[in-house]
Amino acid sequence: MNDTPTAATSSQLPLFVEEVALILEQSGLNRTAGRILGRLLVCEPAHQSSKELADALLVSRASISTGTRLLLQLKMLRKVPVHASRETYFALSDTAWSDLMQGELVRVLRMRELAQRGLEVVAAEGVAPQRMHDFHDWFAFFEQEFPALIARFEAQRTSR
Amino acid sequence: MNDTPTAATSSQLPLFVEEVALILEQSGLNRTAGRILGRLLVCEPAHQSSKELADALLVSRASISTGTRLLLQLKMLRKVPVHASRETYFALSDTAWSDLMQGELVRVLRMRELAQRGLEVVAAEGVAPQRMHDFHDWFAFFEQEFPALIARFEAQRTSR
DNA sequence: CCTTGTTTTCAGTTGCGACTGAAACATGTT
DNA sequence: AACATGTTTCAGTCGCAACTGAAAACAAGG
Repeated sequence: MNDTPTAATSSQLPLFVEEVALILEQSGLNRTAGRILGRLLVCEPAHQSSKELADALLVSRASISTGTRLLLQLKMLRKVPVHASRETYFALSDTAWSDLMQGELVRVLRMRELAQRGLEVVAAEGVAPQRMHDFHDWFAFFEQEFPALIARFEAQRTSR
Repeated sequence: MNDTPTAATSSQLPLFVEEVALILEQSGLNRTAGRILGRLLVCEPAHQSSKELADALLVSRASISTGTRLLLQLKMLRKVPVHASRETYFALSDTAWSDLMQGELVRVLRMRELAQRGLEVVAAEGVAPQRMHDFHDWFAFFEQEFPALIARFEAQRTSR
């Protein structure tokens, strides 16, 4: 129930949690979702109920509900079965970061599609500027290479 | 001065510009900055003055000023010298997308640093949970591999 | 089928970032 | 020096996303 098995050092954990949230915010998650992830990185035990999260993060249960729904949708959270408890317990999914990367990939893909349409649009108007090709090629490249990169990490991880 | 060298087809360009802005917004740029980039992808000629941008995008010059400042800072825009004109002309930098990717890399780096601190923090409290290691390893991997990926694209581009 | 405990939904509020017009500033022209 | 033209800064407004408490919905047990 406590975070500090040792002594009562004024914990660095809340700061860490907050910083995780801040960076993840730039990846499209909202603040509360980021905080939940941060909290689930450092809490003991690894699984926490809505109430525990709300108490630790000082936000309403409504926010926790919204945040967990989003994160479950993104597959970054999983529900943990706990015997004889009514509450729902959440923990980091073991594919959490992989799924976050998948989200980036989707954005890259959207961008490549858009670039493709862009090429068509400008072509229809009689020009095919180099800059549009550059734009397209960047995202086409990443769309192709990114999954391989993710796979490479997964492979090296399991082999360790 | 006109975008449609051919006929007066109700142009798809504004829609394209808007969609570019929408996606780039998720990469940390604000809406106007995204619109400027989108516009500079499709405009003819490739360089545009503040006024032209403001007119095309229907935003105030103040916004254009803010947006261009940001984009210049990110190196995604360059100022184009135009003989005998007082106005400042902007065009896409030819390293625009590379620089956007650099920005992503910075975020990855921040995350890796944070993960490292996270490991220290939890270690100081007597535990070293697997999930924190996973977190760290993901971003350490990307921090290492991402620059190589960018370089690879640059290489294949110039060789084409 | 009522009670108790938990989660979700909803309506209302709030805080913040983005946009604007106007003023200040810079620079070149007559 | 006065003016004309272009850009940046600033103070105020506005819209939107996120958060909240309260109510509704749901689940499980007695």
